[in-house]
Amino acid sequence: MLAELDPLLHSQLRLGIMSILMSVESAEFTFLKEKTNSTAGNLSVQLDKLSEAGYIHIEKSFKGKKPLTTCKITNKGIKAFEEYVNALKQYIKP
Amino acid sequence: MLAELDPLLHSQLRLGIMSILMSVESAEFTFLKEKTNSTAGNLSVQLDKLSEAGYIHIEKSFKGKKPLTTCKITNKGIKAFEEYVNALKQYIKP
DNA sequence: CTTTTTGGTTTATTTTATAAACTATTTTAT
DNA sequence: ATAAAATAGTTTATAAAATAAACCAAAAAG
Repeated sequence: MLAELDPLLHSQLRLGIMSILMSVESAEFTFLKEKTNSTAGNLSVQLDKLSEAGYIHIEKSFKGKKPLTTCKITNKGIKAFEEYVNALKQYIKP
Repeated sequence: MLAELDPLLHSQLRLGIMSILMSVESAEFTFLKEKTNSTAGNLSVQLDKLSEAGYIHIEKSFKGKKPLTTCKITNKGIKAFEEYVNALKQYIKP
């Protein structure tokens, strides 16, 4: 029987966010917005979901006087991502 | 920038259906139901969507006097699946 | 100084996925 | 023979998600 796909990761935008965060130390909101080609609203919502699940850590600070949102994947997030990829391979292997 | 993921394929159940249909000549409704571990209702709905998109072909006949629904992936479906897999690889490559 | 841009959040709307209810036939048990 | 349960689905309703639209505060530009 086919494996379950973590529904939190099985979403284009959240998967994109996690994929990027897997490959960098940390990423700013605007960077993620550009890379994922998403709207700010959608990105904000999805980042919150990943954060609530403990998959990422969000830090809100200021760059000068502008708000700055910085995201970083957590160990839990890394593990979840890796498990998701393994499950997914069952579906897409030739 | 990250590639688009065909939303019709980016759904656990529909991806599971397509994944199975990629590996067999054809499959019966009950077989798909068992393999994907889905409810009949959900399976019925998702098969219709794949069929409407032209990704699969559904044939309804009878086995004796019981209804028999047989599904087969189309060329268009194969192409879409392959493109989806390629796009997905962008997201999950290490 | 008022308009636009930046960097977001919140709320509303649309779309999806899932579940529940239903139909028709068939098999099993009484 | 017939009531109960199982098979093979479909249709409709509900819950959950994704997306878009509206909004806010501060800063930069004209």
